Amino acid sequence: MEYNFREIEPKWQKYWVEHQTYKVTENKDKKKFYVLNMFPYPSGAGLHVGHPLGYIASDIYARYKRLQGFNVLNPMGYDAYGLPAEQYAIQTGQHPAITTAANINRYREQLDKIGFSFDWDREVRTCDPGYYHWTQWAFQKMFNSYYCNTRQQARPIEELIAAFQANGTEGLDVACSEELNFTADEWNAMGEKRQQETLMNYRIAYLGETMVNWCPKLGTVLANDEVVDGVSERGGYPVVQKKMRQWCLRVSAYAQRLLDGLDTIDWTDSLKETQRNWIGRSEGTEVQFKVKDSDKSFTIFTTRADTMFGVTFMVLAPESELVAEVTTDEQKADVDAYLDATKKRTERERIADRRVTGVFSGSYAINPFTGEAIPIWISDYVLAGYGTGAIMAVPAHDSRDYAFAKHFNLPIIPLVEGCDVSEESFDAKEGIVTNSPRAGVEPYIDFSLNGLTIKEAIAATKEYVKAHHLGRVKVNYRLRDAIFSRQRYWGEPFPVYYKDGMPYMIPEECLPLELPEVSKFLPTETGEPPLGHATRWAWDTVNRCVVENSRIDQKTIFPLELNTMPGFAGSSAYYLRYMDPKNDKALVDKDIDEYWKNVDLYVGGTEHATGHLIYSRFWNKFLHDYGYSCTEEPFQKLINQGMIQGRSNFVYRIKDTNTFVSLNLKDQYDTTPLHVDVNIVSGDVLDIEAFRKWRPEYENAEFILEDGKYVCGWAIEKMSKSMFNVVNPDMIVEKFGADTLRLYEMFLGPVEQSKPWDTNGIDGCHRFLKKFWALFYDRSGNFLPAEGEAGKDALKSLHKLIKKVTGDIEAFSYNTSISAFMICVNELSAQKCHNKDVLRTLVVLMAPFAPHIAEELWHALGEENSVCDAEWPAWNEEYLAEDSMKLSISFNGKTRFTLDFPADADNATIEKTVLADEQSKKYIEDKQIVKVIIVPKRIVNIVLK
RNA sequence: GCUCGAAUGGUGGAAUCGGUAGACACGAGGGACUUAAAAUCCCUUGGCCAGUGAUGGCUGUGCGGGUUCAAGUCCCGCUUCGAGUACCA
Repeated sequence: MEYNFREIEPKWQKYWVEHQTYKVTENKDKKKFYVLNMFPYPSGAGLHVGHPLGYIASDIYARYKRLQGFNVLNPMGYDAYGLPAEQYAIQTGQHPAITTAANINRYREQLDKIGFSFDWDREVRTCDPGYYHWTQWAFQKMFNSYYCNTRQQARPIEELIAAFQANGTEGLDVACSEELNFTADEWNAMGEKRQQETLMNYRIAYLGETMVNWCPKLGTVLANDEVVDGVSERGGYPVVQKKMRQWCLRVSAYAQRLLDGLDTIDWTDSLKETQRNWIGRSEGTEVQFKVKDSDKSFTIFTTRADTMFGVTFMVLAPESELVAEVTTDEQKADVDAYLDATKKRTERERIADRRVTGVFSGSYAINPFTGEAIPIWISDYVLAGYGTGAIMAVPAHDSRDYAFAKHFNLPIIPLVEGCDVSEESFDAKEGIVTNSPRAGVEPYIDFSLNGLTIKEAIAATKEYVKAHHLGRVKVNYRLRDAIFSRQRYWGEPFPVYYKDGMPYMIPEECLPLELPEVSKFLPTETGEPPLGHATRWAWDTVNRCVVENSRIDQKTIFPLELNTMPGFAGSSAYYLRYMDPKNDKALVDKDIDEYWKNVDLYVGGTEHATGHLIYSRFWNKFLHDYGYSCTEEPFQKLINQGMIQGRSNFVYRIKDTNTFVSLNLKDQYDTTPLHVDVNIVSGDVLDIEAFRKWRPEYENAEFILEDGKYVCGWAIEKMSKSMFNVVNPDMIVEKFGADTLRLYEMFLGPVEQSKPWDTNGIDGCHRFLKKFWALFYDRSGNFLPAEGEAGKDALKSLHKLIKKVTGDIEAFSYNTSISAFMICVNELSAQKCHNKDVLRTLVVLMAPFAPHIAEELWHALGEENSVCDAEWPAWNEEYLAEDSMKLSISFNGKTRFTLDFPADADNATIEKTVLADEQSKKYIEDKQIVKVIIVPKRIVNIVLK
């Protein structure tokens, strides 16, 4: 009987649905295991073969864990809010909810054909009010919280208010946008509005005036990770810097915990490194510089405190507030001109064209270590957003300062013994310090760094600065707060209303605040975001949720927040929602969260390294501070699946004709390569008839063939519609079956590796399944498995396989386990083994990889229940033991003699046995063998004198 | 520039702790079955050399050194490619 996957696969897919095979409930008697895929954005193009790669890998693991007796949570859902649906809506008027739902249905259809073990009862969609209820709820929690540095956790804002009332800012160590100082009396004297404004400085979700990445074409702001090379990630439109009032999340407060947490989780080193770079911790010193002939002073941040004696000028960022304070009247015109010029340059131009620019402010600062007056300059190579927006410049040991000094002819003082700074700066942090202070110069303070190593000098300077109150030791992070407002329609609305220009939260019992219908998906005439069209919604909401509390200013025109939340809002806590997706009282029930805890295995692409994977960790830590999530880290182990690239095919048309020439003959003609649909090419051979039908203009195409075939050229490119190289999983399923697709996607290579899709090798996997089938049924349909004693060879093949596959699954090395299956099935076929027990075990081993065929054969073997509930077998080392090993002693290319040894022989046995043998004894003496080196089960080397 | 990763036959890729390099699969070549095709099965397949042959020898994991009885694997110095990040002081 033939292996008929077209009949088998739908049959068992239906069976699994009917028997709710994949439904999972909290079962305290069983150990839990949580497997998760990054949920997809349902795009209009549907799934291509690259998408299921990670899903298959995690499904294999989920099924394997289940067979091992774990209670496995393996959910799936949709990241349904997103820009493409909104862009499509703007162009066509089609409501994003409709296109999104249609796309989801298509995704589901495609996913269902591949035989995943998802518990679809737990599906979530981020655009579902029942879901975004908890996104809004978390936002409100963040608004009502501040971050306490002393306790290293988020706390209710009421505690902070109480502290202000009692002691003002005295003794507080809390995360804030700006260091403020006020007394309890001052706090209490502030009006409601002033107090609210002050609190904004501390809230974890806060409104801030920030420089944002504004994309005029998309009409919205973008997060840093949504901007690539100065253009938007989606669409590739230009992005400019703009100051706007935006909702922000104080992710920076969690910088240290985000960094420390990396040491506790099992992610790849490269991904952890990417996050470490993104967080950008830098330990340094803040030092105060007084402005000469003035009572003003300012603070700079440096990681090179050892270079205090080499400062030859100071630089302020153009946006710094200090600029106005230090600019002298004579220099004012020049400075203003410079500021104007910088403002006109976009971030992109600044990066593209790195000219040295700057202007002298007219003022001088006093170096607290040398007493020298040093000029204060203004330049855009100093960033306002990092450190204090001001630096001390040490041109001898910083390449940027060096370029600036050379350009403006400022002095350069080398501070490391033997370094040459005539051509470039000496940036390395190694060497012995000199010129600190300089010889022959009257010391200004009683402090010298000369003779110390740079490391020692940094430490010594830190001590000095602390002791003399010149500044403090400071840790800076590159990680910035996340901008949380988007001027779009298709996203979660903010549950926020405004009174007297200040935001207030809509009462929790009114959540979710649902996204309204709008007449247009574009901004309003007055430049408000699209929600500005929903005036009715705004007033209804206010009437329903706010007016009865008489907290609203009736004169406000748009009393509600009109921005929506960004893409990462909905994806930040979805793994918690899967645990308890239908709960309308809480994000997740506490007991349920205690059971599932966190994700044991998370599978997804690296492209989220600095976006979702940072935001989600932050969001979880925030919830953890309040006990809503019981673990500090959400994703214990992370596997990054590689990208599947496309393999495009080309045909070669002879110029100005409709004649196509085969690949290896094309050099004889003047040809143009054209992309051809890979679905009408098989093994690089073109299906000529299909090609003629493909497009009307090719109907009468002529061909110049080689060996009677038309051979196409190929190239590896991104998988995309325009290159006709998109391979659709349902086409593969149709042709070879889901089990073949699953095996083949895994067989292509390591899951983590990016690789081109190449359908050429798929036959091998399909052939393997047929051979596997042939162990059970012969050609005439006789069922072969029989009771009886399994042969020794069969048991050895089987147990070798159990051991190999178990180890490989744990290591996510699925390609090698499939190889092992192929070897085992070949061996069993060669042995003509049809032993029922052996085959039953083999079916269980196959179940995670090829569930349909496994289920079919499992039932054929007379089993009642699903193979999903079988038990993963253990291997027995006894069957694996080698009987003996051979020691062959050969010399001059001739094997002199061979001896057998037990497989567990060690050096001593070998020596004894060899010596006991007369022939060997003689030989050993003749050849003067001094050593035989063996490793377990193998003799490796014979050492001659 | 900095950080991380990679490089193995015609191709995708194996090689767990330093222990027979090239498993497994594709492709290619040869053969069996068949009127024929498909399907299936068997043999060969890193390179070079010797032998009628079983077989044997040499060489071989990007390049150059080193450690070791033994190196794809460890160490030092390069080359190339990929990923991330970048006036972060």
